[in-house]
Amino acid sequence: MAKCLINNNIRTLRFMANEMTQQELADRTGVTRQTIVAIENGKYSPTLELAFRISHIFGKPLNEVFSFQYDEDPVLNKKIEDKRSKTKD
Amino acid sequence: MAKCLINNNIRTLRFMANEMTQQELADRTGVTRQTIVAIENGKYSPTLELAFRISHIFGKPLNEVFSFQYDEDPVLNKKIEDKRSKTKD
DNA sequence: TTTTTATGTATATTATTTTTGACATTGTGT
DNA sequence: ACACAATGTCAAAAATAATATACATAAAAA
Repeated sequence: MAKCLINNNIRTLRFMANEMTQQELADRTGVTRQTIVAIENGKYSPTLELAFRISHIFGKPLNEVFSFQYDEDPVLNKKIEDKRSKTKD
Repeated sequence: MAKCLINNNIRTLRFMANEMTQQELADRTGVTRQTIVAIENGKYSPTLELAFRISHIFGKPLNEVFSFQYDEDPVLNKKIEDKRSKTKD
């Protein structure tokens, strides 16, 4: 899968939540602190499950914690469209 | 991380979207059909990125495609609460 | 009947996420 | 100056997601 553009405001939300530490967020979501650091700093995309857990801790819907920038790939899209018009109905 | 309870209605959404096939959803999200099958049947939790991509295809917010059942673990929660009350303020 | 098309399954391999343990830095308190 | 808490980083290992290839079945189409 393509490298991605996922943003998050975990850092902001932690401080708004009585300055919750990375360690406490890690404990409450059941992962290690290193995992929280990596996600907070956008090193990689978490599993959907972990994303849900984190959002739940802050009492926010997932899309208010994480956002994804959809960069449309025109080449790929054309390929798909071609294939679709050939095979459909 | 604990085994999880993530539900999805991809199958329903595919059929509502002019009976989109698993193959087409795979092509449009940039993964293989096997990945779509596995996720549709709850074999494992997708990455957040893939979850966003799938939701985007159906034009739905992520939480309308995937839902997570939070099974509170009272033992873990007590442990966290104890730790919190000792270390905080 | 024969041939596609869509779906599900199995197994092995690759890629990515997560863990573990360790160490550096910065700021705060004693 | 010393301890301590919070954050960041690094590298190796473990766990899990995703790919690749192949095969089976049922249903629709030819």
